[in-house]
Amino acid sequence: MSKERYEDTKLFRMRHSAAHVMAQAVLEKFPDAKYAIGPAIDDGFYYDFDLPRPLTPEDLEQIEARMRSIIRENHPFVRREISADEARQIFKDQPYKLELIEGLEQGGFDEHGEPLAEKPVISIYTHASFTDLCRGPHVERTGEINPDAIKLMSVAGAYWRGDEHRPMLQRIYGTVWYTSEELQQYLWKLEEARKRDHRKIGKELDLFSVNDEVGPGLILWHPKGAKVRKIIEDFWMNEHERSGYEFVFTPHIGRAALWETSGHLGFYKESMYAPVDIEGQQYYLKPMNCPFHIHIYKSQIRSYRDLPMRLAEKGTVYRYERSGVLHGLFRVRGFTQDDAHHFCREDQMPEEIDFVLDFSLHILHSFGFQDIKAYLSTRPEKADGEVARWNAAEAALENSLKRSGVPYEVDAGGGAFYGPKIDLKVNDAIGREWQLSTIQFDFNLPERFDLTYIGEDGQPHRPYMIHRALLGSMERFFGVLIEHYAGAFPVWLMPIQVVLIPIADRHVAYAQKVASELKLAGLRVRVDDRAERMNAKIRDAQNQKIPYMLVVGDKEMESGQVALRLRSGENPGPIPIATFLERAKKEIEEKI
RNA sequence: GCCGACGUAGCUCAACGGCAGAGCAACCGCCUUGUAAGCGGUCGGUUAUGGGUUCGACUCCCAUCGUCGGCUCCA
Repeated sequence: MSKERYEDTKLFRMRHSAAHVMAQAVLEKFPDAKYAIGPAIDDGFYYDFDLPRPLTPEDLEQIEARMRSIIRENHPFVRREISADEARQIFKDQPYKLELIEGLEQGGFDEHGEPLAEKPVISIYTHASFTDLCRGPHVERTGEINPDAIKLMSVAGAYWRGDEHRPMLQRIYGTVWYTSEELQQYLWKLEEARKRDHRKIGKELDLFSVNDEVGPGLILWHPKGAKVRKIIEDFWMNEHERSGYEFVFTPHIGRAALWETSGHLGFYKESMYAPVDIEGQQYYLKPMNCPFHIHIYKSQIRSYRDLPMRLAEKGTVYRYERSGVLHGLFRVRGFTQDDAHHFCREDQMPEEIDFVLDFSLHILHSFGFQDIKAYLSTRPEKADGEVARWNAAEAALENSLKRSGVPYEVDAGGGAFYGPKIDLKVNDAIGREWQLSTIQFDFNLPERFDLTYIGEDGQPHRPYMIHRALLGSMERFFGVLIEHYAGAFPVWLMPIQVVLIPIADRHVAYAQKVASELKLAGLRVRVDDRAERMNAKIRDAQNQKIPYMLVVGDKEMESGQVALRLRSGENPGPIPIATFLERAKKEIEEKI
């Protein structure tokens, strides 16, 4: 069964129509308003307006209420095809519409500003008192929109045609569904996402912070967050070492000449920070690790026997991000990539891709991401490097994908100018997609740095270079992990795995004895010996998402047991210490 | 960077031209507890920062810094 395209669904038409209904409501409220464009989007619709004053939440309520009454009035949508001149007459007071008409006449752009293949007919849609320049399609009548399944969500600034040099308009976002149940479901998902927000959980679990005085977009990892990071990194290092990677360390700054050679000062400068002057020489903070790894490769003449070479580093890079885009751990100015560069021969290349794809999937699976999709991006129009290499690389990427069985999509022409790539995206617990891994060919840097190896024939050859990051960056990955698990990480990742809860003071010594035993077995354990009631200790441990709570009182002390409670609320009750240890070790081993 | 909202105790929030408050946390004490908050007390503030208006500013105005929602960007 082939999936219906969203654009062809009734839901899409309802949303687009709802945008018109909203525009009518806004126009009634602000007769002088200029209206721009109002398409359907993934979860709803928006419409951009030029208004005499900023909208308030009360305005939204009124507009929403008026929308419901317009819907109930059940106006038909009437389409009419008109000439450009007629359109100019109708929209003579609407500068944005006039500009759109101009564009349509020139050959046309769709609502995203993309050029259309053929010159479009100009059409208008009218319902009730409202007429809009619009390609359609719409529902037949406003009554087909479910008035109980609409909601206006927010107002935000948006540039006319997305151009920051053009006027800023007010964009009203709304959502519509077939049924109010679907609307409720959607709102529930938003609410769930809000509850999982890594910035909120990061504070509650004392994992990390960002501080004004330190600077925006710069992350402070607190002991508990750092513990999780260390566990992730230790695992990462072990898996890499086992799989034939070699570790390197490289500095945080490099001379301007390096970035000239790499080309970053040409095409990446706007993301780099201003240079520091050292004895009259300019040095730049690194936005990437590649040039350093390349110089390690170049530090001696390489033989074909040395390949493949896999250099890995948790490399901390700094990139300038505009202040408005910073977001918790997801968008920061300094971050640590789990970076590696593969250098290999042509005959090794397909196998190398097989290896790195399998390895990536293995790493992602280990963190509990089972639902993974791949995106293959191929050669764009403007591309560097030999076409033969592009083709070979793209074939290798696609073959690996097929062999691995990961579902994938091809973004034809979506690759970077310097090589094709595979991106891996994971679906989290509430169905959101996050891009984590990138496996990226680079045909540009080997040329720029004149990378070679000596082949069997005694002649220099150009190696293939593959850049890859699996988790992406430690910061972003940690953020995704927090939101995926809502802070309740698998036991192996928890900074504190076990809390001993003595019921009364006389049980503290026993709790400490049990704790030492568990620590000896490698568990991360705390004893909650505060002068609090057991109930309070349980509550705190629950809120901290501690996997195992071990309550000890008279009975346990007497029998040498612990009463196990889980963060799920399950209460398995008293068990021997050895039994608990076995269970915990098994769950840690299995990464549950 | 741009538009809008916002910035009050460690945290979550009140007060909205007229003496800056509560709960939690922290600290002290009492209680010695059986599966999600025991009780009492104490401490805690240049109301982000800097200017301005006013008899008087957390409150109004301006600027700066930061946060949030978007836009833009995302080699």
